[in-house]
Amino acid sequence: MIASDSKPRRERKTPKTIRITDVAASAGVSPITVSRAFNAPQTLAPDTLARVRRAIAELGYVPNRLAGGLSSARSKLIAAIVPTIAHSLFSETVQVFSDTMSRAGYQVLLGLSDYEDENEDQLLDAILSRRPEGVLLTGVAHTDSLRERLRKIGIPIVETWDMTDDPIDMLTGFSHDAIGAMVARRFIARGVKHPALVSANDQRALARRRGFVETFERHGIAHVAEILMPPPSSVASGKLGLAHLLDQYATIDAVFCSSDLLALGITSEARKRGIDVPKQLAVCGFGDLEFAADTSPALTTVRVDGKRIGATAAQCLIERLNGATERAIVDVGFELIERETV
Amino acid sequence: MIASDSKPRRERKTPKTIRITDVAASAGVSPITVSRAFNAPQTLAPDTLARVRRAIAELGYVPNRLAGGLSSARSKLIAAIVPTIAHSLFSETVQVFSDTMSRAGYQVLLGLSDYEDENEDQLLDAILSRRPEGVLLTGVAHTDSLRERLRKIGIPIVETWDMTDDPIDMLTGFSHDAIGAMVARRFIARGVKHPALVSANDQRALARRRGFVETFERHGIAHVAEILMPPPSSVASGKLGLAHLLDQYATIDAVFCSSDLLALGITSEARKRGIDVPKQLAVCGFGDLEFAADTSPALTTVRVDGKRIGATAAQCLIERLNGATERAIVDVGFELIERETV
DNA sequence: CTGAAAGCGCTTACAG
DNA sequence: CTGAAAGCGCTTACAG
Repeated sequence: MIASDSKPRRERKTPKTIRITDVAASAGVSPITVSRAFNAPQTLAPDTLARVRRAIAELGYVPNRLAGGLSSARSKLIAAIVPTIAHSLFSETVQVFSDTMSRAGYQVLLGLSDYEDENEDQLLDAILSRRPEGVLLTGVAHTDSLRERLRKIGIPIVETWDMTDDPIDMLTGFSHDAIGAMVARRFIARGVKHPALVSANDQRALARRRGFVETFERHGIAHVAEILMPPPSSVASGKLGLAHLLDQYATIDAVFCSSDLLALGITSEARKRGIDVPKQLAVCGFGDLEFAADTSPALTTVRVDGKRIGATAAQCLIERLNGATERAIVDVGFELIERETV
Repeated sequence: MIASDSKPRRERKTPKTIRITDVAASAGVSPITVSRAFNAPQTLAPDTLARVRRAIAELGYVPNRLAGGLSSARSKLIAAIVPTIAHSLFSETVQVFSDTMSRAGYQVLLGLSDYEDENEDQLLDAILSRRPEGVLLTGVAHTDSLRERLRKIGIPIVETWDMTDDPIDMLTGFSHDAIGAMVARRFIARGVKHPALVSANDQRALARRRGFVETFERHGIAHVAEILMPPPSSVASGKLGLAHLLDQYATIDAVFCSSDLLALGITSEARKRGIDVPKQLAVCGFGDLEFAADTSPALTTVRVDGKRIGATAAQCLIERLNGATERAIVDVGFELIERETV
């Protein structure tokens, strides 16, 4: 008679939830067998499997992955950390990444790193508390603290949208520096003498700036007129940018913008001022927005394949999660789109 | 001497991971005290708290939320189910939603419902296996099965981007039917006699179509020329759309498009054909893309506030998670943007 | 203000 | 091909 009438220490909080033991009882098997119906169905006798599946369907059982993940140390969760997904080239990457991962049985935890009031380490704490099996990161400019923590944990990491010799783990992206250099070379080939830059001041835009400025320097043009625009980049801020540029530097004959939206604003403002694009002012954007070509056929731009980055990043992670040991570095490259030859 | 030398049934899989007991030992307290340092710091003596926090920092402890969620039945996870986030008005909603939820201590699990090879129920299984504490849904047109499952679970649900009298739980959106009717009334006021529609065939675009067509019917115009475009909507498909429309119905004098991209394509194609927009052909888009106004000042469009939807949806969920019982239905409305009065 | 015991719902490793 | 026991890392409810 010992303690047989003691009430349980803890009330069941969600009495209506169906558990694996309910399914097991209903199918007349043990819980492990139900577990195997999900995780290793081929190991069950066909009629056992059928019976279990019937019970699952009848009861509407959905396994609790918090419990499953805790027990197996496999959360089936992948984190995707991007600065922002609104009006962003990254949204395509996240879209394809999420599609691909979910086809492989993983789900995506979204981490938006572009808060001003939160640092990368805090975001990482929140993410890591979920015990993701892999992480997609945007860019390669992370704090040492973040790099070290991620390396120590040992889960696969893919950095994206940039290029470096020394990634945390894997990488799929392209060189922003090389893009800046390429645009500068095109401008130089067109006879540009007074180049300008209208740019957001994020890490990757600044890398393009570096390649652009250095290439001009090597060609004897030491001065590049510059305006940094606060986010978000928009057509309106492009217009403002050109106005400010012309106030300060009346002689400019080319502008490299950190986004197509800025470039559209600049071509629009130039048109308003009677400046011929590209004859008097060559304009190059970044991102190859689909509508930009229609809007402004004189616009040169740089195409990068955000979808491919998402797909490749997902593939790298999936292969590693399946046991591959390769540490891929994939350069997806970029493409200069010139719609008018002058 | 019984079993004292038996090896453990199960090898520790992740021996390097710091657990709550490690922190407890290091700080000289019990695990519950460490738990309280995270979940109820005000209940601890200040110096105990300080000691525990020091140990947490020294060891770099990150709590395992799989375990915490299982134990407390509070996953601190919110699911956001949207058709797509690439080139999409929804990306703003998800952005603001995620920002707001994460400030409140929740994280967002992303569910993309626009696969062709996966139905809504399968996606819901994957989501629910994570035991989210709330769900954001896009639209109100869900299967009965999904509505019923969600209702039964009892967690707060917000439907968004549409309007209905009978939501699953809460709702923040606007009426697509009303938008179609409003655009039709504007066209009628302008003297339009031969209206046309170029539309994607998703649920919400079809609701706008309904309001548009019915309003014309009530004004004695029974025929609306129509073309349904396959996704994704783009400037290019807008051009094609107008070409097809004109092939079949030479007399049209107004087009209502399901997106600004389609509308841009139509104005561009019209310009190419020497058709004056809006004098000969009134064009109305949807979504008020920032660059559309610059590109095509003659374009009328409908502005909807995706950010407000995301913020409101998050707020509704947070309030309910904090104990409120109200079941909010918020109509954020919409706005017709006419940039040229003819 | 702090802690010992029990439990959350799964999966693992082993045995048969 | 199937199952009994133990364990994953937390939190709850209670006691003091």
